[in-house]
Amino acid sequence: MKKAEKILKDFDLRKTNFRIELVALFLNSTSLTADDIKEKISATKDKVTIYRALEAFEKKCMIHRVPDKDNLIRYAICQRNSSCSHDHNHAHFICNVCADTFCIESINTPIIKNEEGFNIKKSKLILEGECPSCQ
Amino acid sequence: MKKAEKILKDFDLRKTNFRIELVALFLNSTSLTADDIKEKISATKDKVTIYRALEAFEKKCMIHRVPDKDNLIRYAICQRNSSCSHDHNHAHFICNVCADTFCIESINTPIIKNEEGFNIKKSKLILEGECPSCQ
DNA sequence: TTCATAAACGCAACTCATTTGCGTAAAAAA
DNA sequence: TTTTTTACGCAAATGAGTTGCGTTTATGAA
Repeated sequence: MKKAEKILKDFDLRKTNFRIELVALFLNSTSLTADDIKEKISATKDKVTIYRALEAFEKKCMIHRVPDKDNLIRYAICQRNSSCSHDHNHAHFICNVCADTFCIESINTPIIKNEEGFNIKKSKLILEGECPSCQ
Repeated sequence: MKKAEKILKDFDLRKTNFRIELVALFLNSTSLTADDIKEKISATKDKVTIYRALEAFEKKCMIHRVPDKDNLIRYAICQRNSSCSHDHNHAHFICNVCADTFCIESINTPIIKNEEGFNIKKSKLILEGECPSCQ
């Protein structure tokens, strides 16, 4: 059994041709939007199928949302195959050239103490610039 | 001349009833979406007018975009009445309860050195939790 | 292997924020 | 006041994402 199929099984998701292809695509991508997927996978023509697969994957915490240059819904596969409770406290990098978003696991989001009456529960750190391939 | 009218003049923008009201609203708000504006200002019924005013204000750097809980376009008025070149290197706080976004001028976005081949030109720091009024 | 069933698919149609076109009105400049 | 430039407001379009629903398929039990 291939890696993509094992992942689907591990996350208790059905192995359809499209979803197997989609997981494989996630494994080979930094991050994906629905349009990226539509462009790269031939096994489906319908964007609804894409959106529902993403929804299912996210619910099982196989993928997580990442910020997007154009405010689209964009996902990356979770590196640590853990439960939904695991934190995604790493920084994200958006390339101004290719518009891809990268998880930067080596940089954590800063821990900010409460300030001026704000009860700060979470922080997100978004970096922008040019990715290695686009420089 | 009232403050809102002076601001419009300073930024070389026309003083229409609606825009005067809109600037005054910005001065009394932490941040606003087009819907917020529509709800709070009676002087216009048309969303296109709102969007075009926001576009004009942003172009003159009177307001700046801030992150939004629901990925809507949201603006805050720039505290430092400066040119378009001034940096908005402060953190933003999104309240999970009222969904408003606050500029936190006392917290700067961190300076992150280049990492793993990424050329990092800018950082954004988004905080989440409960704002003073919602706790 | 067969059957039942729950989940996935795919088509159509919808929602909703934002944008575009264009004729009219109003503000600023001459 | 007249001219010019910008703003307004109506209608219609765009485009990402969603919902409904009937059909198909993967999976697990018999």
